[in-house]
Amino acid sequence: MNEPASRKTLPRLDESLLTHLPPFSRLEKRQIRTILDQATSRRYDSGVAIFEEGHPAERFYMLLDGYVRVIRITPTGEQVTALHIPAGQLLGIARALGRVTYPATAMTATESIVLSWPTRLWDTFVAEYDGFATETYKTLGHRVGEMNTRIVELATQQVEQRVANALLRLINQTGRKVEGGIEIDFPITRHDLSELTATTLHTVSRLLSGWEKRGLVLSKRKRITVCDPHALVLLGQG
Amino acid sequence: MNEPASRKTLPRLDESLLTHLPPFSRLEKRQIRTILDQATSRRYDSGVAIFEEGHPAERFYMLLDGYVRVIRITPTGEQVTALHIPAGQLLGIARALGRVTYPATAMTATESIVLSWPTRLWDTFVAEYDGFATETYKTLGHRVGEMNTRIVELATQQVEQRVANALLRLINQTGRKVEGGIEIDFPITRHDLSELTATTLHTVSRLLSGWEKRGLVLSKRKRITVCDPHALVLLGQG
DNA sequence: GTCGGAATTTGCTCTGGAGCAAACTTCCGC
DNA sequence: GCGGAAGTTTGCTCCAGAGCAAATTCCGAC
Repeated sequence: MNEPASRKTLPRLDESLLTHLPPFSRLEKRQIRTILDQATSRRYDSGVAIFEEGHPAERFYMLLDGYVRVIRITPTGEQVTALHIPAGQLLGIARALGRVTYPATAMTATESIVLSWPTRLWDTFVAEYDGFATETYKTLGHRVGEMNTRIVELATQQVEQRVANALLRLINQTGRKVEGGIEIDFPITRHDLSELTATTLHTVSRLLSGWEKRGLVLSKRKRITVCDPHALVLLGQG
Repeated sequence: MNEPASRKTLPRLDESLLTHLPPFSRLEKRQIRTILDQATSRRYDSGVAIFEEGHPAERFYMLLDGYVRVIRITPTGEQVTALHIPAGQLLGIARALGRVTYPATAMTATESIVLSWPTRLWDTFVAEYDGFATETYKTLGHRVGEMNTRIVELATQQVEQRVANALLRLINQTGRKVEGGIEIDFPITRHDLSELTATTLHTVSRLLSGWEKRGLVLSKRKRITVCDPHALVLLGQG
């Protein structure tokens, strides 16, 4: 807990953390240094809120490592996952959309490392760093596209297709090759998956069991491996 | 049809068209003049596409009058309405999100008047006109919020609630007071409403019939009047 | 190891709302 | 005024998937 000699290097973050990430990729080392010096770094346990819907958007964040679910809670207390955010993306950028409160809650799905800056710096970043705005809006555009897709899925597809597609998206974003297939590399329960696809954990469980019998997936507690992605793609299209 | 003396004023658009609209509201008359001179004005019939999903985003648009539905078409040919856009808003602003193609199709729901500019001017507008970017991102933020709400609705609510909420949103955006209630001031069919709420026209029809018997709404062909908004609000919450 | 809680599986029932079919109504063009 | 097309209503059937209940398995804490 104590750093004998090099105490000052402990909190000092390395520039290489950011250089390859889209919103910062075009910046000079010196600029990144400045940005990092203004940042607060923090580790979150799995399953805790980084920020909450409706609260004033005081900070914006960069997910360095881990995985975050953006969720909304309905009046009746159900959770709906609106979006998944993988490491390397900004989140909580309410300011970019002219909002003063967070429109949703961000919840870690794994242990996560997050940088953050006070929202008042947002405008500075946009003004001073070339490409910063463009790149973040590109990410945003991507998210809007995802949300659109999700609306279409919810509106037209059957549960089986939705779950298949959700799995495919998850392995695309966070798949890790293991023998026998591609594994989702963070713990995910049937219940999580049901919130992602707007169904019940029972139905998800039944589907997975069925697929496992057919050799499409392999699932243990909190862990899912896709063995035959192609077959899932077919299922996903109905 | 012919302008005897003042022919040259015919195609000339009046500055007042834009002065009160958010993205332009902070601009000087001279600037608005320039913007208008670069614009193409066009009238669309009801039910035609202004631009289509996947096509290169060559222009961006301002809906001056009318009403537009932003739709997506599924592989199986069904239409899903993702968003409704009322007069006074920009649309087709793919550029703002770093996209080179339109992410969805925009279809007029009524006869509409639309201004448009070549996409290459987008960056100019953002750079030159103070507040333009901020204001458009605010609109965008609003739309993201709406999409989020829609996802939650689709994921958790029953059809009756969704239809009730859709109606309420429509009268909020485009309601016109008439005796006996508030009327949606553009023609909308049961089928349109079913695409908006991800159900079938049959179910919508049954619901409306039921509500009409209870005195909540009044509906004719392509026309719906809400008589008791409060009761609908209650229905909408389940 | 053993205990307890969390996650998962599975069976059974019940229903919202889709799907299909058919009649009816309204409107528009000739 | 007379078709015919577009929009609407209504009845009936059927099933995907929710809801409930219970058993089982897994895992971490002690």
